Amino acid sequence: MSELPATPALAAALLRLRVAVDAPQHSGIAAPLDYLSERPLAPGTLLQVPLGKRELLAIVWDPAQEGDQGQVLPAEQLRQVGPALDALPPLNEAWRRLLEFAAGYYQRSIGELALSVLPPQLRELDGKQLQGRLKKLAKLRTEADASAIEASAVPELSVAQAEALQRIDTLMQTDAAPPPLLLYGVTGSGKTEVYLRAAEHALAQGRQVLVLVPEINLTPQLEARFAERFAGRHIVSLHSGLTPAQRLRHWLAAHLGEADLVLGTRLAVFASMPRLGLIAVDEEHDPSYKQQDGARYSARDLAVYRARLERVPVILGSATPSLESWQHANAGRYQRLALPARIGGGAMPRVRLFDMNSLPRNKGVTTAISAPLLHALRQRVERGEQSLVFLNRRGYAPVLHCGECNWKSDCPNCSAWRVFHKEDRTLRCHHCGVAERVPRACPSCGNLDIAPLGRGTERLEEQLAEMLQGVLRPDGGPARVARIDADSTKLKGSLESQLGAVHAGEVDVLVGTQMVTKGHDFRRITLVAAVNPDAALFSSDFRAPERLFSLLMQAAGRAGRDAAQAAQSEMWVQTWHPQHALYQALLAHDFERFAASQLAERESAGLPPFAHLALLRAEARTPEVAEAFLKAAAEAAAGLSTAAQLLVYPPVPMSMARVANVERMQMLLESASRPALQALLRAWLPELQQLKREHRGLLRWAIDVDPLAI
DNA sequence: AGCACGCCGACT
DNA sequence: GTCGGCGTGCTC
Repeated sequence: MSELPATPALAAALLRLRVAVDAPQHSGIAAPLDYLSERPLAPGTLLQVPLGKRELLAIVWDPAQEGDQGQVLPAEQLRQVGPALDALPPLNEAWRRLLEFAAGYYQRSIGELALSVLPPQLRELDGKQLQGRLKKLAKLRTEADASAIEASAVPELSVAQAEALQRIDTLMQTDAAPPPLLLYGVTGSGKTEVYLRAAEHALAQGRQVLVLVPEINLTPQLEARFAERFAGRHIVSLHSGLTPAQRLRHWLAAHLGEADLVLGTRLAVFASMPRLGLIAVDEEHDPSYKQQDGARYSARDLAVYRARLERVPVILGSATPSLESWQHANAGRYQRLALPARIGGGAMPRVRLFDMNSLPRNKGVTTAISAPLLHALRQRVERGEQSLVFLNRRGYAPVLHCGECNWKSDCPNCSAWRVFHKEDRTLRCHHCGVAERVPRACPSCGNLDIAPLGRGTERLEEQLAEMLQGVLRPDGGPARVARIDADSTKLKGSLESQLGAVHAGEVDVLVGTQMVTKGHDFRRITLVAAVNPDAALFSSDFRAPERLFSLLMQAAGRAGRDAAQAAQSEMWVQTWHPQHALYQALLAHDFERFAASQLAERESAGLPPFAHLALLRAEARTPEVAEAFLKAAAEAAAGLSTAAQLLVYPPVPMSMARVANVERMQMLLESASRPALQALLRAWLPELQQLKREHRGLLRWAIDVDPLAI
């Protein structure tokens, strides 16, 4: 099957097919390849093809168009396709257009992207095995129908919710592509209810609904909420935490049109859904929607593109929208729907800024918890209420330090400190993973007196337990402090069990990283404290303030969701810069003011959303090699046609310049015109492939379109 | 990416 | 003599 056709006459008798194969970008195979087939195969059909010495899973792509460039090989030089998986319906036109756009926009080959978003297990199945899976799936389906349960009661809508829904309904009726909807409402204002109702309407019209969430952690609870409302409907999840068999099963259910609702993380934006009728992107501002390796796509942006392509409504929901989406709404390209109040009359917690400058400075060591905050924590424990202390840094201390010779626990492989983890007495690098037992004495001078510098959640938990010793709950028991972060939840199911303990009231003071600020609904928390958030104010990352504001708003949203307690709930922020505009806006819960000031800064600095960015990154054993490659790349770019509309900055080391002994440099490209930037990247890519060959010692290069950080 | 081919050092 | 080191280059 995979041999070359024996004669030119035979070759001429076969059909020519374009096939997208899974070849990585640096292979130089960007476009689909030509093969021969004895019978016609519809575009979107999965099949095996020979490539070199291998047999790969690939996808029949659309025939070449008139204007397509690239040389056409004579039929005698083409190989024949292998067996097709034609038990599976072909991936439809809309899906192919989505992939074609995404591959082009993020500068990857179609096949590479397409195969990376299909369930990995498809690669291992032949036609017969696939038929078996499909049969099993059909059987499961009939069993599920028999066990339908009663749907839960539907709550009444607030005026704002009803109005939002009315607008969505109108958009669902129209035939043209509706504008994206920006659903803007604080935590607890009932955004999820709007998704549920909009989904209900789409389902009633016989359509499928796609709901995206930023993190795997958030899928189970959202799934539970949808399952409760839509009993009897077929709901599946799609994320990388599924077993290969589950992922295939769920994907097939979506692709065959059997699943009514698909809930998932960013990769679910590529789910094949033949009856798609609505897309919702929850917490649309969340950075997790941007893929950080391989094809660096933004699932939120692709959701918007997909909705336009399929002429279905897309709802972007957030209490703190991304400045990109906010600006689109300002310009009238997105329709803004505001949910101004919390459901049930609950108020947002009162924000209090605690000025750290007012503390006596002569102690030399600053305390993590100021006396007034400690007092507030004490009071909550004594009243039987819960508190959340938020510190976005895990481990015991970020660095270990020798007071004698000034040694610090740097990582031998990275330009970063190794973090002191007291629990297992290790020094661990959070970037390359290298771990080592904590030395007894300074490795440099032998001094025994080495001390942790700064603090992470582990140390904060320890200090809080100490500070709250002797404080009693109303039932006479001692105060209980617990911690939730990436270290405490490494084991499967441990996040759920720890959250369960908090919900059950078995914890009085919860210490956590941003992990606990996302989505989890803690009914009894009346105090949220951010202990040391200032670092982001002075970060070189232009999006750091936006992220901090959203994180603090989200953390504040953890408090007072129970209306009975809302009146007395508070958010404390300990800061050295209480006058900073970010904190002043937070004080007033005023996202709009914050967004306006940030947008003004971005505009004057020529940053997104007023300019479009792309990064070229290079990795090598030495910074010189990486830099030389980038400089050559800049020269090549200058010679290309759209270069005039483009600004190419000099190469600089990445903020984490060395990871695992690899030196990393990057170069920023900026343009006011997205098409000009896109055109340049397209023309640049072949030149970069050539340059890679000329620059010995260059390990890898990559393009990041619309990077999150520069 | 795989998987060839290719051209130089220490082993049965 | 040849086993294998990983540099270089190709895959319709």
